[in-house]
Amino acid sequence: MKPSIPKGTRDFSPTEVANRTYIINTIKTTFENFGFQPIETPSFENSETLMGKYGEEGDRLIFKILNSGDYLEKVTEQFLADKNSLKLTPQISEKALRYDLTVPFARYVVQHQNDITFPFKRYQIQPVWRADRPQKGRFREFYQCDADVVGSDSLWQEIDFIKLYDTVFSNLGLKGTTIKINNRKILSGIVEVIGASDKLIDFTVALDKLDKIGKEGVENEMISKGISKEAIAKVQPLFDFSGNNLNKLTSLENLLITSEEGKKGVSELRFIIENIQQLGLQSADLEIDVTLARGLNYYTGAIFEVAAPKSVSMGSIGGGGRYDDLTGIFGLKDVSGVGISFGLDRIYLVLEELQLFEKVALPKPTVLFLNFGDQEALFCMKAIAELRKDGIKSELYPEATKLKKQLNYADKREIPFVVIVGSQEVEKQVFTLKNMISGEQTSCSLSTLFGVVNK
RNA sequence: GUGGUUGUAGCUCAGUUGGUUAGAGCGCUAGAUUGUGGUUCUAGAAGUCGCCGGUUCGAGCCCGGUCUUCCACCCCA
Repeated sequence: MKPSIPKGTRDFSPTEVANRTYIINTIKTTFENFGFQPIETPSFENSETLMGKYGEEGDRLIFKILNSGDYLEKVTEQFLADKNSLKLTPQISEKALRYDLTVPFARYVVQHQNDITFPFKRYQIQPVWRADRPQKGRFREFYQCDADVVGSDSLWQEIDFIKLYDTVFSNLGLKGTTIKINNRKILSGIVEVIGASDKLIDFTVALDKLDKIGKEGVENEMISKGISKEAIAKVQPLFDFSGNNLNKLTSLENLLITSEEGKKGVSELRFIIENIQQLGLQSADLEIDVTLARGLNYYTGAIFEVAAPKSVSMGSIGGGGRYDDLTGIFGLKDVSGVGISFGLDRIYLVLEELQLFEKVALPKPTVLFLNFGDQEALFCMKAIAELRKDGIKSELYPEATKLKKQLNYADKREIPFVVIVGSQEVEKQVFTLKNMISGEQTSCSLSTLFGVVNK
């Protein structure tokens, strides 16, 4: 059998793990700096917790876990004969791998509501799974790094999340990201103004493609979804929406003058934009993007998405938003939440492409003791124990093979110091220390050895 | 889920209109050098040509299926 791993999954080499750890630690440190606390949830949930939360497409992409034991035992002949996967699945699968971290978090909040002090600020860095077809920057197993606040509907949270995005990317040395922001209420307002409130999703999904298929393409898609030409004519300003954020706010205010909800959305957006202007951002740009229509299944206010620097071709590296009623699904009403997510795997690809990983050093020993036989090895192990006590990474070459091979190993692993202890050294109780970079070699005592390698 | 693309040694890749024993570089192992790596030289090992089936006297090459890779759509981090 040829060994292989499932489609869309990956193995990580020591270098890759070091790089990933560096990103995770940067994000983690920044999260904690902003006052978030970590939680973890199981990698799989009860199916009913996840199903129906991400729309029809989402349900299809959730990995279902087959029941244990004879999972067909209780299924009636009728269900098997019908061959209806949608109806059969709940009977043979009661658990599913988590699809994101937001819904499990909402479940967590409701389940532990009595132990939580609100507003509750949590972060969570764990893998999620989607039965998607892999592509560039798209995997079936990948990590999300989420920070959310529940129990506060203050817009200062949104402002703080924008600062959080900016801080993380600055700390990673990733300049030129764009934080795009929109508001669900603005989208609702627009469809209300054009009299197509029942077509919110179709309208926004089409509008979202403006970048990709252009104005005509969007109009055609809207028409094909049953939105009238008159309605489309009313939102012409959206198609050539330009200028700075304040200009955009003004034209949105004019467009949405007859919609209470729309006006509310614009004023929320204005509050955020104006305060961010006062506070300033280090490396990211904040940009109003009315075509942004992610996560409409639960976002109710702000919607965020982060685009990588323009020189890199990569989908969004982060997303988030405000959800007023996510916990409502699990029975806890009137708790507003807002949060953002970082896509670790995509950030990795972006940093790699921009060569921002140089600083990350692989863990490796500082000193390698060569092995000349059991007697010499014992002598070395005593010294190694002393070195390790002082935090100097050291190891013994496990086998007494020829020196060429042992030195070659040190060379390959880029170990800076090698200690050679043969019978002569044991007899004199000294160490021959070799600097692998200069090739220099000296005979010395253990304390001298300490001094040299500890620099 | 739809359409396309890819797969040959551990790695990166050659392989002509289908024709004898499928090659190269790097890496690996051994030796030149029995206590000295990086450079050099010599030799060697290593492949069910993704898998299954078909066409053919003959398939790495053609056809079908399947898995995998990457890409676009859908959707998304």
